[in-house]
Amino acid sequence: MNPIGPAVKKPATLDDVAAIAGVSAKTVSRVVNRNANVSAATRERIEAAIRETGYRVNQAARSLAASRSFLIGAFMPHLSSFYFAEIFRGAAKACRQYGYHLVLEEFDHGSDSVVDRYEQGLRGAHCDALILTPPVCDDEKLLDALDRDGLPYVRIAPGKQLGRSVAVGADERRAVEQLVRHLWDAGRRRFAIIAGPADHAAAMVRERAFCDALGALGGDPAGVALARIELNESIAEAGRIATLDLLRDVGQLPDAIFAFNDEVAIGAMAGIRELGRSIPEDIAVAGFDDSYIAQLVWPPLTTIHQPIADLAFQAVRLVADPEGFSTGNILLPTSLVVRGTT
Amino acid sequence: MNPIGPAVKKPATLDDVAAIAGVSAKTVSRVVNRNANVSAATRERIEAAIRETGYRVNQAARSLAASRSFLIGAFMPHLSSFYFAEIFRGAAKACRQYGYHLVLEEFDHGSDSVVDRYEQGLRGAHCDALILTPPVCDDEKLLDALDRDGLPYVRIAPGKQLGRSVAVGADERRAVEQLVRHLWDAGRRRFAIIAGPADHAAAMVRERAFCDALGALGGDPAGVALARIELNESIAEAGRIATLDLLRDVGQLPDAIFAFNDEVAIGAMAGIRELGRSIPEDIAVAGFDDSYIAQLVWPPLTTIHQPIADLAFQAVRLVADPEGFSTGNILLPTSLVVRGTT
DNA sequence: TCTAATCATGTCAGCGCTGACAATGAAAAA
DNA sequence: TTTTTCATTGTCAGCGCTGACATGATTAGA
Repeated sequence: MNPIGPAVKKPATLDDVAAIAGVSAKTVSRVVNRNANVSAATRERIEAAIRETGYRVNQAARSLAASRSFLIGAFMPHLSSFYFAEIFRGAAKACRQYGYHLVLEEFDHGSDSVVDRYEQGLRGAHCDALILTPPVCDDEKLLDALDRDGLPYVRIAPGKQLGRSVAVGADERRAVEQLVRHLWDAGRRRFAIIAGPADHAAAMVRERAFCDALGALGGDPAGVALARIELNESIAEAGRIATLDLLRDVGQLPDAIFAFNDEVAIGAMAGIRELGRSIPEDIAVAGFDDSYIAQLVWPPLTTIHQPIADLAFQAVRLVADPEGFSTGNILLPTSLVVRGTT
Repeated sequence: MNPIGPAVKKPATLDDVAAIAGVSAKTVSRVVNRNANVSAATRERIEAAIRETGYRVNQAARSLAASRSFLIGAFMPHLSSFYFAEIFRGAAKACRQYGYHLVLEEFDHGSDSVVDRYEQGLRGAHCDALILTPPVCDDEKLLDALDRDGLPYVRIAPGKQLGRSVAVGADERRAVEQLVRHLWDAGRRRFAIIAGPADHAAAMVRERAFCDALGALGGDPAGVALARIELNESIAEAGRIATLDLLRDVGQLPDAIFAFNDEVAIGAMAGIRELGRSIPEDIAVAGFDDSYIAQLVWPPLTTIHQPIADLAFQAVRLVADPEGFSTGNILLPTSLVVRGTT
């Protein structure tokens, strides 16, 4: 067991490797960075020396010299640990592939200001770029601060100012249209939405898509009851409370509820049950994200699948892959997953 | 919008601040690092200059000079996104408090070798220390590699070789005893355990604690049916399958199931329902972790609460707080949370 | 054969910061 | 008063690496 404190054994440096291979440090650097113009023989000798010494580049030194940190930053909002984990998975995979590391800044949507968290946290990490998920990807003050600092960023599923940056999104409108048609065809006519926070622009897009699709089918978008969750300790709990409030206040009970995400939908299901209503007979429920808990609750939750990990992967690829960024904006497919709650 | 590529605007350096404040760079460094022995007047002048320039330390330069990275590494196993998110929350909070950053390495328990992920991933990040959660905290090969490299680590809830390193744990045995007594008092006598992977030592400790407690009450530990989950895409799904297998193979149906964690418990609930049994009338179910979904499923899940975020916070504190590390091992309290499934 | 272009490798400054040590001056002790 | 102490500030090398540029070797072209 090693004592707590700085690591004790000095790792090998470029110079160590160079000495063994009988070349200059710069040539070793070329091999490490996969530069062209190194002869096969030299390359092999150096690679052997690298294996022998167990050499790893010292990121700090490399960052300092190259004035790049090989770090990509992201905020981790407390909205859904599933969404969070998926974003992380996709981003981590891409980072691994392109030789970057991921720096995560915690961000509690309820109590923190993103700009503060940026100024006091992530900014100090000197990332090469930021990956921004909802809701922070639509925080204009944050974007202004990033632009001021000249820090590049990719937005995932932005809800407004779409042209402001490179972005990666999912085709949410299409899946929402499918969902509305699905509910409509099942004879549902009285709709309610348990919506996300007002500053969550992507959530607003979903609401609008829902109402638009309803209108297109001859329904009455203005008649859709709407409750907005109040963020507190647990987002599912917030969904439960918002649902109870909505069901108590509304004149006639809705026969279908569309929730901002799966966790809220599960909270809504708890609320519906508390009022003695059954799912899906009295009220159908649909969520968003297709998180893994959607298929575990009872009845299994109808929801909209979106490729969350892939969104994050593509976002990182845009900044990390030198070939990649000309691609511009990316739109990935979504799909409706019908289960037991509708 | 900034182009994708290295950040463009050159941030202020120590020298910039020093020039404005009319002192040497070293004195600015002292202020930034909260060293003693800087006069109040000088300190104020420098702090003003720092505000004026928006100066942030360049971690790369600091790391290189101080030969510390101010990075703490951790593996993120795919066992439970709730556990993962909580660990992250606690660790991130402590990092923020002590001026560290968190580097996360993805680790898929099913397909990756931890040692490989360390050698090829985290090791290159040159962390000052590692935080190890189950199951990687009990991987002897990994610990050997860390010891070889002289890299310090703190283990969270280790299941074996307890003396091998500083560790932070929760008092799992006590809560498991409470759970067994609770089930026993409710008249349950035929027990089954849906267990974690065999190399998850912490999970094994829970099994043993369960059987020990049962024996102490006069039950028959040898009669406890046991199924071990096979990790695949989803851990809850793995729990469902293991439960179905167990219920099909066992002679007499158990009347209480203890699952390795909440997600497995929820999978078990799905499996029980598939066989047409009711919860808790036919079979009681209990989980472990008190994840937020435990109160959202129906019936709400009886489970054991452990302070996951706090475990991670303490683990980071042990390495990051210069005053803190003499404290040695830490044991945090757990508690039984009785809900509707028992 | 000679020159030009190309490839392989080396040299060196300096990225921004901190540790070790030195210097300064003012207060305390002799 | 003189010496000692100590709080405050400064100087400077160098952490490990890479970009810019230089050099020498090889090959192609005329």
